[in-house]
Amino acid sequence: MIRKKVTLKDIARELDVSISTVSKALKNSNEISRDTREKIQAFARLYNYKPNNIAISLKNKRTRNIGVIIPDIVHHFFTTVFRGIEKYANGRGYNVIVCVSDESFDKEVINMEMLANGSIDGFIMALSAETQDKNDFNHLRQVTDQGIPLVLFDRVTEEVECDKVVINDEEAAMEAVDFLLRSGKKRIALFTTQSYLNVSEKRERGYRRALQQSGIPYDETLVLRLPFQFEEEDLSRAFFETKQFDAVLSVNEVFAIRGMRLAGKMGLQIPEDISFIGFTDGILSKYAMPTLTSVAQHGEQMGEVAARMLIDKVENEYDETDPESYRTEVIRASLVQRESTV
Amino acid sequence: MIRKKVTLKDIARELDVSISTVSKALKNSNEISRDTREKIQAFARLYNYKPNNIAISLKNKRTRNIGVIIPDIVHHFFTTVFRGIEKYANGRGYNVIVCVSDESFDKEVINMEMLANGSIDGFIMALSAETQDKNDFNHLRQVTDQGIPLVLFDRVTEEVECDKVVINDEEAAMEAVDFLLRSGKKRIALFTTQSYLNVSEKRERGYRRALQQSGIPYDETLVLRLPFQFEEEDLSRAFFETKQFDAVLSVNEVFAIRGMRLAGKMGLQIPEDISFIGFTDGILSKYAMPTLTSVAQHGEQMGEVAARMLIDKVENEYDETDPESYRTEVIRASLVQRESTV
DNA sequence: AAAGGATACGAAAACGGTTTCGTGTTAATA
DNA sequence: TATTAACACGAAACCGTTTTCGTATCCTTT
Repeated sequence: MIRKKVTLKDIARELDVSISTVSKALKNSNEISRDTREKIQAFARLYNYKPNNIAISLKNKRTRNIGVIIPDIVHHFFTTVFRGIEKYANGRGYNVIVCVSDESFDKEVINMEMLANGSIDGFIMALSAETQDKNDFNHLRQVTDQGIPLVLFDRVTEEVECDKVVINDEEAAMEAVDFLLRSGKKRIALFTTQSYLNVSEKRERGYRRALQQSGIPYDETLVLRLPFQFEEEDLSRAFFETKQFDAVLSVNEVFAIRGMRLAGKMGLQIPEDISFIGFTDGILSKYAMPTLTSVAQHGEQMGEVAARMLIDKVENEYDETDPESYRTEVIRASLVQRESTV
Repeated sequence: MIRKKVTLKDIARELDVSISTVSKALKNSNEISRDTREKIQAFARLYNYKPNNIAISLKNKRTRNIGVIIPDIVHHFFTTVFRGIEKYANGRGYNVIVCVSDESFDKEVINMEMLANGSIDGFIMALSAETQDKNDFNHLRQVTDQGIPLVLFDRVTEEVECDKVVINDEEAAMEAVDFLLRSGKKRIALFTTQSYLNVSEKRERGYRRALQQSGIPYDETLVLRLPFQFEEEDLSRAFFETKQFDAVLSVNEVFAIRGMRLAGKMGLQIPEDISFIGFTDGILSKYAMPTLTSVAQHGEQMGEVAARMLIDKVENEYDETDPESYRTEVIRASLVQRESTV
């Protein structure tokens, strides 16, 4: 009943030839006579022979697997990037192994070590929050030192020399702020994350630069720093009650939606009384009420670019020690206008 | 600069012992003298020896990888299930290879074939829409016939004998309808998918049974069948304008949100004039305005159960030909009440 | 007829481990 | 002292491929 996979050895035995002959015949090597080739190929087809990937990997020292390590999978942006990676990689005959770091440094290290021992040909990853907080990147260097290509995306670091894909967060934030100013808004608040993320920082920098360029003094009290999973709305409620502002730029979607919700409860009209712009143009932006104007990060494109850079490195020789061989690609974000802005 | 991975052979050469001695010493076999063991272990630690996964896989015919094939990764429910799988599998020392079928039969087949040739120890999957439409499951049988364990979740089929994890869709739909009726609603519409999905069907059956049990005649015209990605709102708008109903049960989240949006535009009060209940308690339900009462499918738990069933099969002998060895686990859905119902 | 060159195939090493079994040395036993 | 058992290690097979190299057979050439 159960038909175990047939191997070259099985075919060789049945057809009374050597394993090497079978191998060559199946590759259509003309070292083997036409007759023998056809006989072997027919037999292989009949018994549905498929070469064993593991054996090939061992021989070639190439797995055609790429490892993806992301902080969270239940997260629209990462998921979008992942789709880009998966599609592109699949197109080039690669499979994708995903590990989730759960924003934890230790898990990130463990996962990388697991995969680095032969399971994959290269890594694509976004740093966990904890890793960025700790500023410890030895696990990344250990990997690159072994000659395993690495591509960082979105949550990257200057500390490691490797290929990177980022979006122009700072400019995008500036554009968003400019857009709000041009629409007549005067006092723009910023909702950002408490824990350090390079992307939050870049967006905040953009926010400040845009204000500065427009000659508006930076008001520290208009910056609200929120914890990752804030279930209680105390922080933001107090903020809404005590501060005066007519627009909000949020470094992510959720903070913006929460803000809109609160604004609604407080009787404010969106966008007349208060406008909102979020980062990460995900599901929520599209389906919120009102729909949220958002900075699209083009995650899928980002994933595609990352995968392309990685596979190119995997398949071509390069000098790991030469900083010149590493590139940073910048994906240009774009503002998707919806109902939350005028 | 670049330190290639050290192998048993390297260690053996350096320490002037045999490969087998090194292998045994590293496993702390007491076949090897304490002295030699310590010397070898120290050396291995110093040079950061890590066994090559691929070689071990080839030898053991076990990869400690599990293959997950889902129709879409940018989809909250699947993503949630995936998290459950990943967490559990990781805990038991397994890695996860994901492939996305994109709701396409062909991609599903190709991906399965790629992975089945030694890359994984077992599959966890949800069928693509096209596969369910075609009703062709030979690729699944081909895999199980090879003795590769398979667990289907959510989108399953009776046609294949394997482990399955589903939710009690039918009962959950009944409960949702009952809940609406008890809250005083009289005419309940159903929003469902155009293309055939076993889950949609089960939910529709629950809807009908609940009505029947309450002595309410089933009204075909109250069932709205929508295409997957409907950007135009024509269908639903016409529906809203011509039909009389005071509540909606939707087989997914998006259709419900769209409905709420439309209802809002038409000046209806939610939930006073019209209530909404959706399936799949995802991000949207939580952040919609008003928030959406939803049937939680407990995806993470589902993933965990699926992974447990799979790994148990992988690690233990079982009789593939015995239908008794396959189980179907049912995850009980639960209704999460929010603002869209009274 | 001897030499040379194709032709068609097999033996064996290699990838990096695990594991079985054999064996030389030493220590314990009769 | 001869036998045996324990100890410590190595040789080799094996997992399923790929690939290099060697060679037997036959055909051509001079």
